[in-house]
Amino acid sequence: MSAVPKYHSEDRKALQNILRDSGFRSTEGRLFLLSTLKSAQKPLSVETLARRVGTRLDEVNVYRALESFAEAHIARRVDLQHGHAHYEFVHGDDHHHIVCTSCQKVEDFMGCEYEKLIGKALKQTRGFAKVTDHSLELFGLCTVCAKA
Amino acid sequence: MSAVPKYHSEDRKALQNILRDSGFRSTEGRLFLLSTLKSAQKPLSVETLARRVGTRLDEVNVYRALESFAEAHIARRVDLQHGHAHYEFVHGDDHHHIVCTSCQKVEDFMGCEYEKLIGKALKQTRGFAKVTDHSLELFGLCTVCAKA
DNA sequence: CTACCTGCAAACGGTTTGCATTGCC
DNA sequence: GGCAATGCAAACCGTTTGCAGGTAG
Repeated sequence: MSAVPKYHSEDRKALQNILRDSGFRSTEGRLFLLSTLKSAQKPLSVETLARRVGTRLDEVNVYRALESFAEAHIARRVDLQHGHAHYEFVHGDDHHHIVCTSCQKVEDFMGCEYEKLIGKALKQTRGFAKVTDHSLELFGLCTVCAKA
Repeated sequence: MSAVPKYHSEDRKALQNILRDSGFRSTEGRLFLLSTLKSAQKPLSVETLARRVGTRLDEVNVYRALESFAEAHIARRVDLQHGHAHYEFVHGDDHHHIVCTSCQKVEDFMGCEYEKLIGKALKQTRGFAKVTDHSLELFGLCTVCAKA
């Protein structure tokens, strides 16, 4: 183990910089929350995040922090059609999610060719000037649930 | 005007058949709800639908009917990221929505090439057997809001 | 020192559930 | 006549808001 304090294998200073660069104060709760998001392999529900953050941050402030992170584009809200919000760290790649509707398993995939898509959409419609965001998720069955 | 009663320019009998073919009873409220959905040019919120349906069907039963319609694949739930559900009639084409984040204007577009997309996704992931559904919406500014 | 951040409590709004009654087939 | 559909009331649950006190920069 290094002598430098780590958060989910992330360097604390790197996380502090992300927060400060986005104009936020570096507090224990937000550091831990951001660290949890950054090291997660998939979008996490607010409930899960609040549970992992524990007493470092009240659930209400988990909501507030996540909203702030999303506005600052360091996190992104994802709709997995589970009736509640999920969030993921923004690593910079344009990936999307494939979700098992039976067990909720989630994996990423790339290649939505969104520039082509946007061009197509703008050509077909009359009243739109530009596209700033897009959502795309696939829903199906994972190999385990497909057999059952 | 024809002597045959119409619902939003739809033939009442055609609507009754849709309901019966899906295993539902043909009631005044559901007929009017389905008719409203079918003749709409865009996804409608539950609130809007309940308002148009008026006293023909209680809001609670608008929810119940819409859920049933979605299960029977005669309507589809759409997420326009407005914090509440929207529904649209299933006409059979695979269209998607482009939404103005400022004034909520919605238009359709086609051509997401979802078979190619699904092939790509299944190739990139390890644990998925098949895809049964997909969601795709674009968010941006309409020409009016872009100028403002 | 002074915004920003926080915890706690309470409100909020969309949606769901329970249950007795109605009415389609 | 039997079961789906309905109305009304109340619960539900994720999320937001208000406010007074705390803390990072």
